[in-house]
Amino acid sequence: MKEHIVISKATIDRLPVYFRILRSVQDEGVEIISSEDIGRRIGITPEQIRKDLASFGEFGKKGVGYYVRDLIRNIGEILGLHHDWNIAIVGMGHLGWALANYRNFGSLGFNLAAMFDVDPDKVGRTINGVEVYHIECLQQISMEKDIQIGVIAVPAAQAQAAADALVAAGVRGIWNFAPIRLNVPEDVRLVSEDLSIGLSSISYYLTRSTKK
Amino acid sequence: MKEHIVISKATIDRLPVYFRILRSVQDEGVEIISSEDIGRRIGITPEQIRKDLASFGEFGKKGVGYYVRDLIRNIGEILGLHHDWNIAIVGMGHLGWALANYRNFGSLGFNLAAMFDVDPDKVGRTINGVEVYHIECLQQISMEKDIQIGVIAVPAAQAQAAADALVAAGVRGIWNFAPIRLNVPEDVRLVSEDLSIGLSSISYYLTRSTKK
DNA sequence: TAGATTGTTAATCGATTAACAATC
DNA sequence: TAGATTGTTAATCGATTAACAATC
Repeated sequence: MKEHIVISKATIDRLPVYFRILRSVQDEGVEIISSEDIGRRIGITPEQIRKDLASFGEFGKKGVGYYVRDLIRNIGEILGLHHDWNIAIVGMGHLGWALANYRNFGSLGFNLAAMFDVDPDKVGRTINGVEVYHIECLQQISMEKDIQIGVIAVPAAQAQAAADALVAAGVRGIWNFAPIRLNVPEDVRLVSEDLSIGLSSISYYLTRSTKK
Repeated sequence: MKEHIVISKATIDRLPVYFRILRSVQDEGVEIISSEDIGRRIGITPEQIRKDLASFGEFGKKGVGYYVRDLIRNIGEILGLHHDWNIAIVGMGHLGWALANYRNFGSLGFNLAAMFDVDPDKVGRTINGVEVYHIECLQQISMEKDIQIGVIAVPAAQAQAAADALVAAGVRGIWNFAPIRLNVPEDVRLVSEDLSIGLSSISYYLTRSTKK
């Protein structure tokens, strides 16, 4: 690995896309693939793909391409997917349930270990053997279960408190779905998904294209 | 509006963020706000905010700041949120239900007008008076209800078929949650949300920060 | 007027694209 | 060997940051 090179965020965000398509072509029985072919399938230029991959090492064979199985293993290692991270979901509204039932996470090696909510009707229920705990127990249970990544799916007003409790429990990664800016210590990795952006940008472009 | 300037995608994606925080400060009773103050609340530099806004017109007053109410109206118009878009959700699994119940969409002026699924148990059910139809009726119902934006929340294997049917019904905006690349005509606006990116990137950074 | 804050231009930074030598 | 395809360097493009004149 070339430690001296700074890897751009854009590159990191493309790796999971490569990872998924490679597993998909592997299922098709493909053993060797070119950057050209990967690119065609996901709509990214082959140059971009080669540059992204080359910043982590020489994974390909000149004149041949990339061995699918090896590349999957290499990207998986780069992304740390072998870690088997324990994750917890905070807020079991519709979105929380949806995320708890999302199969892709399991296939990426993430292990849902706990869920939290304030609603007594939800506390005690389970999904695939994983229990919903009262949010008052968030810090204690998170420490007990060695939670490393917390998913925030509570309303905006409760999101900062949830983040604070997760951080207090030693969680170092937060995936936030609440539409609000969270303050977390520098050493905590925070990724926020803002669903209103996607829909609003469609509205923006639609407004203009229909005018024509 | 300065039609000759090309607006960057990054700028468009920040407008919904400005829009939300402005409505929030309006609720607090704030009538005038500076770019400095907006920036502090959402973690964006004031220069960036001024530049973004200035590419659409002169919305501020030098030496004063921005009138919150006017700026909300202006950004809303830029984003086309006054259009009252009719949207349909295809695929009423956990994610589809979550999106159907997401309140923020209504507050942005989007109008959920139809939902579709293959499951006979789901067909006929309603959310806030909006019905779930069988996916075979997608094209017909979408035309009847004048659907302009389609949300794809079906499994990857069914996503392209859903997109094709939406396009055939005249839908010009697609918001895709299926983890697959969709092919749509050039005049159709496609925005895809890839949830595995966020979680994988947390894993990437966590793997490195914990090594130290 | 003096202080504050915008809008805009110039400078910097970062990411993508193009080109091509290396080599399987 | 000839054809194919990678990895890397250079060129281009686009977005952010800095600086400051304009003006409320």
